[in-house]
Amino acid sequence: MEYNFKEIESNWQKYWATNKTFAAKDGGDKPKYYVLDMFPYPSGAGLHVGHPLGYIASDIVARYKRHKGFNVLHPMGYDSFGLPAEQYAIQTGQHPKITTEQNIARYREQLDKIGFSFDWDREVRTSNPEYYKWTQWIFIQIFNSWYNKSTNKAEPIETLIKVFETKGFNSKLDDTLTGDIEKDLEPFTGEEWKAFDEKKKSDILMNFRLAYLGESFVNWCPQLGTVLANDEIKDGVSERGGYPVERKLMKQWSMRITAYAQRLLDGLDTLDWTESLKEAQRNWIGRSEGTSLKFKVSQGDKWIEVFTTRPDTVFGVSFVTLAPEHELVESLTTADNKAAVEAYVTQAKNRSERERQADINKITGVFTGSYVEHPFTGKQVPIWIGDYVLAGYGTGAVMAVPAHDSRDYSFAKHFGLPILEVVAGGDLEKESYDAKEGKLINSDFLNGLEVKDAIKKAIAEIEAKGLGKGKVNFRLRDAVFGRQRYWGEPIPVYYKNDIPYALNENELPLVLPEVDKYLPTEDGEPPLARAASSWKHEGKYDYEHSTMPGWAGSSWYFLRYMDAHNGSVFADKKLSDYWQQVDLYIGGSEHATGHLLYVRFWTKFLKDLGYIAIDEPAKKLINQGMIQGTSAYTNIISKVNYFDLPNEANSNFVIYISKNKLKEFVSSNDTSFISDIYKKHFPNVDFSKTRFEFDKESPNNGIGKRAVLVDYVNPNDTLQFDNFKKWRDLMFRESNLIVEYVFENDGSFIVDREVEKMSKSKWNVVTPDDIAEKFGSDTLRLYEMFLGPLEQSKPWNTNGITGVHGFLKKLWRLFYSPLQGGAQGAGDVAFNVSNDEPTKGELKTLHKTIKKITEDIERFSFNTSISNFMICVNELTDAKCNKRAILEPLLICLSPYAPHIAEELWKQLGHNESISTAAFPDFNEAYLVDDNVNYPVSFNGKVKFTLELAATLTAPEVEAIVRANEQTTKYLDGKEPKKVIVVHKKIVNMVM
RNA sequence: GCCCCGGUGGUGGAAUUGGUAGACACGCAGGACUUAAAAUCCUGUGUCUUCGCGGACGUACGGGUUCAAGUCCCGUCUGGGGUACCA
Repeated sequence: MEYNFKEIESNWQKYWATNKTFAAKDGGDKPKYYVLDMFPYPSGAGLHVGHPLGYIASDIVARYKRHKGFNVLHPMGYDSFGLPAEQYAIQTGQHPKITTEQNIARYREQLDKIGFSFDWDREVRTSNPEYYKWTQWIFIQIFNSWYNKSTNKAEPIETLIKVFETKGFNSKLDDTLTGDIEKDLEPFTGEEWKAFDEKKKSDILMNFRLAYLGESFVNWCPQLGTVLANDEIKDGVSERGGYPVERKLMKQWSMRITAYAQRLLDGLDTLDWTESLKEAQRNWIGRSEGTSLKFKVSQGDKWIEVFTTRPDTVFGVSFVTLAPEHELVESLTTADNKAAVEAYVTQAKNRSERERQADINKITGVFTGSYVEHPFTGKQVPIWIGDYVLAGYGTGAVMAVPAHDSRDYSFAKHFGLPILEVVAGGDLEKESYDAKEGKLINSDFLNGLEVKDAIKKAIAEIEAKGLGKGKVNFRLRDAVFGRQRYWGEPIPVYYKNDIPYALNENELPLVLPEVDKYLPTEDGEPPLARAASSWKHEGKYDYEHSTMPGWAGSSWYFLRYMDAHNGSVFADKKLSDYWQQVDLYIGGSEHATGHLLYVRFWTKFLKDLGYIAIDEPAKKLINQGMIQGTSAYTNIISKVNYFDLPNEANSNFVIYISKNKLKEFVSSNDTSFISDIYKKHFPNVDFSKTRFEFDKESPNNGIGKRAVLVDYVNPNDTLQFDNFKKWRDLMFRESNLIVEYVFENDGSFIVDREVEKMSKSKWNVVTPDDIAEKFGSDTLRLYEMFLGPLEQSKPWNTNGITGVHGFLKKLWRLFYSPLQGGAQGAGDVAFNVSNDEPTKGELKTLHKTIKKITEDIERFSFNTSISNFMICVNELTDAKCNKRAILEPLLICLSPYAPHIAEELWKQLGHNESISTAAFPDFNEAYLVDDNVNYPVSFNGKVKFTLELAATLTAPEVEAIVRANEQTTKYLDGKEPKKVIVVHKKIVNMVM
């Protein structure tokens, strides 16, 4: 029998599905192991070869752990709310639910074909009401909680109300407030609190709730009636449609993730994640230690508070800068400066964040006309406004020390403001000196101190004068939680008398209503407002009309897999106590700061309220590398300069021109091929006076490029021209153009290649389906792993695929090849496995392989394990080994990687149960011991020859033998070695 | 700018703790089987030099540490990713 992968693979896929081979059991004697892949969004394009990379790796681990005696949870589901489906719905009017279902079906089909060992009984979809009921439930818990700084955890809001009732509230210095929305709340007593009306109470509590309605800046696009993410904006206008975008303060639901900033930071130390990923999170959280410091405004009794990490440089302050959005801007502006300031503020406010970034070198600002007093010298310090100061960070105001901060430095240089040196060591003519090193000068009581000590002393002085307080600031912002979109979880809130109320648990799920269109209303309300007339709480009160963001459902899904169908709780505590953390989490690094922060935040929150026992969602995390596609581009010429072109030949054209021909024509400045084309198309026109020139004005001489569907490009970069032409004509309906092709002299057409991100728009997507069709899924699995280290990005090419496919065939022949008659292969061969005792050599091959494979899996080095399998099969083939005692353990080792062929051969060996139930073989060191050691002998570190010596020899004995060797004598050339180094069982080095 | 990860044959990559650089695979060249092809098998394949034995060079570049460096240290170049006026 030949290796018929098609039949084998579909049979075993059916077998696994029917027998629920990979269903996880909730409990039992075995230790548990939870392997999770990052939640996929089921896009319409289906899977390309990059997606399964991580799934194959996690599947190998899952299968391996089962062999090792673990109870493995390896689930899969879909993050099925999201923008692409909504966009498609807007264009076609089709309900996103339908497209989502179709996409999921396609995903599932592709996933099944690759033979993953998922427990499909636990599948979840975030867009199912049975699922988002619990997303809404968690939202309500967060809404009904506040962060208690003294216990350092989230607590029910009732405990805060109790505090208010008994002690009242002092002020923001009360230390009760958390997060960065630190509004100045009026103090009140317990009695006053009790007397407040419901609206007032609600407003006050909003400042404490972990899910709260707050004001934050967003990128608002009036024409689209929606808020845009930063990456939906290109060059200051919306990517879609090109409409203007403005920064707008909007009332929005937010999550007080900032309350958890310190814990999110500290928790990183307990995690086995890559250092780079942890570093990304640390940077994102952005903890900085410093102090607040108040400057008294010279006129009136106002104060400006700043945050600084460099209080040591306080004597170097030469001006104070406010963000354009700062609340004191208006009142501090003097009459003389009013017009200028107003103009500047209006313009700065309307620049999107992106725009401000784009003009990083353009320094803008304006003087208010007012001054503050320097807190220590009493000198007058001017107040400026500059958009390099961000309203959202710190206090929205900075004390500018141009000598020791590069941004202040550029600002000061640009506006001719003084630069006062207070830390010695820099060259202020050229640049600011930002380093936290050196001695303080020109700084009164700080003079002579090192920066570190000066910071401490300055804070102490500031605190003593009551001007501020040492504090910690975080870069992390609260997360905006509302989206002006349709296809997301409804936020379970309704409004009564302008007060937001959370739904009761028994009212969940709040089901997404049907709407006539998936667009915002005419007056800019979110799409859900279209349903408002009939969609009301108790038939009277409006629901919240924004929906949850994409990260809501994915912030807790790992818990739902533990108890996927529970209707009465998001996950039974008994089950979450059993499954605990994810032991291995695999996914792309693009989630480093988004998803992975939010899921950690929700996990900590749920732990605080006692719903789960763990503090971090995933113990170990691996980022898979990206698989890049190789795009193909044809050169086209669509613009040349022509002179004296007869009118009747005036026509637009596009010429596809092969790579080398183009080079040839351009380098020789030869445009005759263009006139040839004109002559061909207008045979009756006289072109004798016409002259063509490459367009030297345009960047590439008028030569452009067009992406080609890579399916029609041969490995040698030539086009399958007929296929390409058919596709091209379909894609670009350019019947009104002259379309021509210029080939190489040999008639071929050569394209340019480029390695870049795999994407539909670049026509370079490769789906796993073709590979699976041609070589089988086991080959696909092996090949994706064989490409290189999991974490490394690499371009997809199928050059080596015959190698791994050949390996599987070779493995098959160990079981099926007739031993007599050599290795010719062809013809009928029968299953032929012997029960003979294996030789010492065969046992060595096997155990060496077991050892290496075990080590490789444990360190997630899948590419090397495949090489090791190849070496093993090569050696067994050379030894003509068809012995059960060798092949059986080998199959178990291989089955995580190539499960179908392993199952099939396992069955042929006479087993009735799935190979996944077999125990992973242990290796026996005794088989690996060598009698001899091959010593490389080197002279001054350069290896000259090797010497095979008995392993039992001691180092001095080895040295004696090497010294006596005649080759040694030759290389020593009569000289006595200065030193001889013998590393036992490794190497000998003669130093001359 | 800052942070992170890389740079090894024609190609993907291996070398796990400093100890024979290039395992394994592709590609290429030659050969066997075949009417032919496919499939399969065998041999060779870092570069330069040599008829050959051999010799020299070689892990982006320049230094250093070491008996010994792809691996450790310093500097430079370069590719990729992340991030961004965060005070």
